[in-house]
This record gives sequence, C-alpha cells and structure tokens, in this order.
Amino acid sequence: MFNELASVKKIAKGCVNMEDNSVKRYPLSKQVSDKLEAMIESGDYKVGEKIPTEPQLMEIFQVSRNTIREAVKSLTWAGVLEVKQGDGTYVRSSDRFDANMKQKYAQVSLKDIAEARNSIEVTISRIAAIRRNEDDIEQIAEALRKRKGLKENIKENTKADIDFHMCIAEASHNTILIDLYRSISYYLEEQIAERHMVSKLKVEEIDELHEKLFLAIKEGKPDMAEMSSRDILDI
Amino acid sequence: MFNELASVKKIAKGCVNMEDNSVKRYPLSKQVSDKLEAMIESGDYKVGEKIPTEPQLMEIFQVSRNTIREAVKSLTWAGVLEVKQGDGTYVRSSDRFDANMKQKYAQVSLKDIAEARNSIEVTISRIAAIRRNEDDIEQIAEALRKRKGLKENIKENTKADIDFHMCIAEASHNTILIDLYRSISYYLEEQIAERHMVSKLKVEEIDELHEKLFLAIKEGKPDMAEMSSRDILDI
DNA sequence: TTCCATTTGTTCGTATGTATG
DNA sequence: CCATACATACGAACAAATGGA
Repeated sequence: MFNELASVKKIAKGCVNMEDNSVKRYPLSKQVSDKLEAMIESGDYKVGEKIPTEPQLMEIFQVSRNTIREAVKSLTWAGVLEVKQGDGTYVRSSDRFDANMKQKYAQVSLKDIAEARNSIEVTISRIAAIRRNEDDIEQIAEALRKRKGLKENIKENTKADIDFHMCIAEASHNTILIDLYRSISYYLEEQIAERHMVSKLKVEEIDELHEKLFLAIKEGKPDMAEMSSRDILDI
Repeated sequence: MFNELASVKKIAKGCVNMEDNSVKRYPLSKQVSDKLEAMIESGDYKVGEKIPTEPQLMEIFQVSRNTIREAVKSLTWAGVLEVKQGDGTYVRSSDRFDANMKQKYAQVSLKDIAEARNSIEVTISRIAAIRRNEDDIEQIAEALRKRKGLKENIKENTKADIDFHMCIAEASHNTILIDLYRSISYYLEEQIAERHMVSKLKVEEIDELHEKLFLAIKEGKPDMAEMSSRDILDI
C-alpha cells in the first residue's frame, strides 16, 4: 500500500553543511514534517484520507516514534493534519492558512473582528486602485453587475457582496492581505449576515457607493478608492 | 530566588476523577502550562522577564524535563513565551491570543508581508487617533523618547521603533489588529532589520515624521495620523 | 580574543495509559 | 475481549547557542 513511499529519499541526520563554513540546522522532525506536507500538497495523501500509522512512518522515514510524533504534531497545530486516538491520523486541509483562524477568533468580540475586516478592506481598496490590471477590472465589473442584479434574497445578496469585495481583494495582488480578508470575511459571514439590513441608506445609494468604489479602482485613484470604501462601511 | 514557587500545589499525576463515572484527562504538561500561564497572568512573571530555567521548573513542578518542555512549547506557540537557546525563556505577552502566525507566513513573500504590515500600521494609526486615551498618549510619548535616544546601535534602534509602533497599536484598542500587527512585526523583525538603513531620509527627518504621527494621535486627528503613518512608510 | 559553564534543542529508548473498531 | 493506534511521561545523551570570565 505504501510502496511508493519506499522511494522517499533518505533523511539526512544531523546538520547540513553549506558552502563556506555556515551550517544550517535542519532537525529530523522538521524534515519529516516538510516531506509529509509536500506529499499532501502533491496529492499523495488527499484531504480526508488517513496517512500511515506512526510505526509505518517510522519505517518509511527511518526515525524514532518521538520524531514522527513531533512532525505530526507540528502539522496538526498548523491545521494540516487531524489526529484521532485509537484510529489514525487524517489529512484535514491542504491549505495551511485559515485552519487556525477560527480558533483564534473564538475569544474576540465581533465588533473588533468587524473593525479589523473593515480596516483591511479600506486598505485593500487603496492598493487595488494602484495595482489592478485589466483582468481585475473585468472581474470586479462582473461582480458589481451580479451584485446589482438581485435585491430580494438576503443570502444571495450577502454572498454577491462578499464576492465583490473579494474581487477587489484579489486585485491587490497581495497574498497575505487576500487571505486575511477572506478568512475574516467567511468567519463574519457565519456570524452575521445583516450588514445591509442595519443600513440607514436606500439600496440605490448603496449601489451608487459601490459603483463609485469600482470607478476609483478602475481609474487608479487610491485616495478616492479609500474614501469610497470608507463611505460604504460608514453606512 | 524562587521560594515563593515552592508553595505551588503538588501537581496531581494521572487522571482526575469527576462526579459520576466520567473521567477527565488532565496531562501533566497541560497542568504545568496552565499554572505557568496563570502565574504570568497574575504578574508573577512580567512581560520581558525571564522565567526559571528548565531544571528549575523541573524542581518546582516535580516533573521531567520533557514535560516541562512540552508545556513551555505550547505557551511558546500560543505567543505567551519566547525561548532563546543558550539564554533562557522570556515572557513575550501575557495575552494568549496571537497564535503562531509564523508558520502561516512562511510561504508568503517578504514583500507582501511587509506591505500587509504597513497597511495595518496605517489603519491602526487612524483608529488610534480616534480611540486613544491619556494613558495611551503617555505610553506613546515614552516610547517616542526612547526611540529618539539611541542612534548608533541598529538592533536597539529597531526594537525601539517596533515598541513605538506597538504602543500605537495598543492605542487602537482592537485586540485582533494589535495581534495581527504584533505577529507580523515579530516575524519581520527576524527576517529583516534594515528598514531605516535603506531610508533615503536623514535621521532627523525620520524623527520629525514620528513626532508628527504622535501629535496627530495625541490631538485626535485620524486623517493626519494616517497621512503621517504613510509618510513614514513611504520613506 | 578564547574558553567554559549554563541553557535550550534534538533525538533516542522505554514504559504505560487510553481510545477505537 | 483484544489487537491496533495514538497519548503521555520519564530518563538519557549529545548538539548548539549564549553570555560571561
């Protein structure tokens, strides 16, 4: 079953000598976790699947059980693996990023989270206005159309709204800001979906504000984009 | 030196019996980390201070070194402790919130990370100008003084600079923004420490910009704070 | 500067407990 | 009940980094 794993390159014990006299530490446990993560990312083990047992991993990587456990533990804390005592270890997610977010947000007030999201949204709008390309503009325009289309269905509307802002986030071309914004947005979506329900403005006015934001980004005006974004949030 | 610790209640080995027949596992390492965290939260060990060495902790809690290390590790990953090989273990934060973002950031380009940090810094400056209180202003002023003081030692200077901006972050009174900023800052501190070395401006001009940011926050001018913050980063 | 004691880092072996199927 | 698999804990040895003599 794990024959293909027998071809795993022998793990180098101790340190790795670099050019000159510099030495880079590369702990066995780190080597193992790196290899495991690479295997997961390359699809050797898919999400939901069980990875080999600890004794099997000992055999595969030729290290002690403690080292295996150390590696598995780090991937567990990174959200990549999920361990079930008496059963086995499963692949939870191939994405290292949003796994931990939920746990972290659990204790923080919704108000702070919303504010953090809004802050990032404003700053993202500014960057997007500077860095967007033609493709981004097209994507945002499309999302804006969809957003305008539906009015009655709240859930659909919320989703369209998030899509619109996610398109803007993508246009910032900054991986970490995108991931931060997405993680927080999805978390908030689960918690509340009524930002537009408490709005003091009419639907038409909100649409207009979004239109303005789009134009600012399209025309590459960061200050205007930032202001428009703030206007939307200050509803 | 650690006599007051001798009074720590003996840690119960094995399991804790609950009412009925339910049994709740309470691992030694978890007991140790809980106690350590409680001590930190209660002020027995303050932020920046060194906690007892591993052998001392073994003596205090009467458990093996591996157990101590497991406990310390969990607090390290929770952002509460900071371990320095060959030196000791320090209290980084009494707040358990900032989980290990380091691993999450590992695959993202430094450029994106720096930009994300700068974005958050700008938005934090704006919020701080709105929400700061007298105590915040005093803290920031103090950090500004320290920042101005030393000029030659690069490492010290970097630390003072981070402290200054962390004070501003604290003044925003938004837990998640503070933690995001702190996590990213610490990560960047390890990666690069030369933001001011590549600066095109003279030291005096940089100082002046920081002074301006402080005044904007002190006088409660969000727009001016945001602009000043951006000026500092656009160096 | 070198040397050395201290402190943490990594890895192994071993034993025993607990949960699952 | 039992074989399997993971959880916890102890002890030991050596490596590597730090700070001070």
